[in-house]
Formats: sequence, C-alpha cells, structure tokens
Amino acid sequence: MTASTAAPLVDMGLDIEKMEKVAFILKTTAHPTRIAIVQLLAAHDSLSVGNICERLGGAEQSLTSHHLATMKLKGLLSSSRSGKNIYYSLKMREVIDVIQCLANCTFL
Amino acid sequence: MTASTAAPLVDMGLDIEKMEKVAFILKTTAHPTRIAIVQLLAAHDSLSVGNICERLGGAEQSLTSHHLATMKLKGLLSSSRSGKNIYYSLKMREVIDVIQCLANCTFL
DNA sequence: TTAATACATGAAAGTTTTTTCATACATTTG
DNA sequence: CAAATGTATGAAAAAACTTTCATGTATTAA
Repeated sequence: MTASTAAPLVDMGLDIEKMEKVAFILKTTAHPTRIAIVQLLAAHDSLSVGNICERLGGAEQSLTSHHLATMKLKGLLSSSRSGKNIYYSLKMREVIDVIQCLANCTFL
Repeated sequence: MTASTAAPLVDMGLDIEKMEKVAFILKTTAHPTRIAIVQLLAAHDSLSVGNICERLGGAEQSLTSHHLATMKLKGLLSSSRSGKNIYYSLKMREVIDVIQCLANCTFL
C-alpha cells in the first residue's frame, strides 16, 4: 500500500483533487451569512429572498441578494421565479453533506 | 417537539453558536496552502517550517511562515522551538475533525 | 566572534471580498 | 397605466486577505 498514484500530500484520504473541491466549497461557504443561508436551504428546499432575509434576522435585501447571486454563480444554488418572488434552493448536494458533516461533529 | 430554546435558525443541529465556530474554522482554513498544512500536521503531529515548505512542494519560506503565524494567532496551531528549528503542530483538535469529516465524505 | 542556518516580521503592493447605496427591472394590483 | 412589491445589479467604498521583499533575530557551528 501507500502507493503514490497522484502524489497525495498525505494519507488522510484527501488527495489534491478532493482538497481543491473541499477548498472550493469551504471558501464559497465560509461566511456566517452564507452558512446560515445554506442551512436554511438545507432545511427548506426552497425559499424566497424576502423569506431568507427575515429568517436571517432582518438582513438587508441587497446584501442578501448578492450573497445568493454569488453562491448561485459558483454553482451551489439555483433559483426560479414564481410571481414576483424568486425562490432559491441548494443545487450542489455536496454542500448539504458538508454542513451535515459538520453538524454531526458533536465536538464543536 | 420543535421547541425554540435559543431561537436556532433551523433544526439541523447547527445553532448560531456552532455556526459561528464552524464559520471561523472554515474561514481560517479555506485556502489550499492552509488546508495542505492542516493535513500535514494532522498526519505528522509536529513539523518544522522548512520541512513543511518542502512537503508543500517548495513553498516560499516567508509566505509559509505567514500562513503558519496566522493559523497560530487564530488558535489553530501551536509552535515550539528546538535548536534552530521551530516545530508547528495542530492545537485546535476540531480542525482535524473537520478535515477528517470532509475526508470521509466519499461523495466529494 | 563570525558565519551560516532556520525562521519571523513588517511594510508595501496586489488582489479579492464585503458592504452600501442608488437605481433598475419584473410582476402583480388597483 | 400607475403604484406597489420583490428582487437584481452595478459602481464605489471599505475591509480583509495574499504575496513579495527586505531585513531582523535566535541558535548552532567554525
């Protein structure tokens, strides 16, 4: 064993490729507001922007919108309009898993 | 059920407090080099700066040092000198768990 | 002591993120 | 159509982060 197929830095199970994907997810999620949004969407399947703002405790519409747009752009979220509302939902399943993962870590 | 003891945003298991800790860890770790360092230290218990640079594939000493200092400052790492070397090691156990957690997620 | 090795550090530059603000656009309602 | 509601957007400001470079400090070896 301990073959170095793709020169993994260490043997933890995270090779370069995985590492980069994790880094990507971490980076686009590492922000209180965004983590909160992800949680909301992990628990609600789909929510309108206004709704998200409320649940976030009165976050500013514009700022929230920007966060949503960013996450959508990066592929984590998707959105669709219905009337004058726009509903966002999680697209990249991995994100849920990551949060789930973290949530399960009782040590925190 | 569905009691709202501390007004948790959602019921995933991540309340505000946890959320902030996770965000903190994610934020100070969300960088390729830093993730790599964490991995190295998760697997090695303690490494000198030069050693880390090497294993990182010839990273610059100064830059690596800065990353290490940052992580130390934030409480993730600790260091101690021995001769002319300074050895760093993981201090905040949670970090290992988070990475471990992520590494276990086969979906990635 | 001097030189060499291993790191740290601070400042400046460069880059990316976050936040704010004003305004625009789409949809529904009157 | 006009007004109201819900959301997007772009630009500018603000803040945070990353990288580089030059230099400083501690320790060991000559």
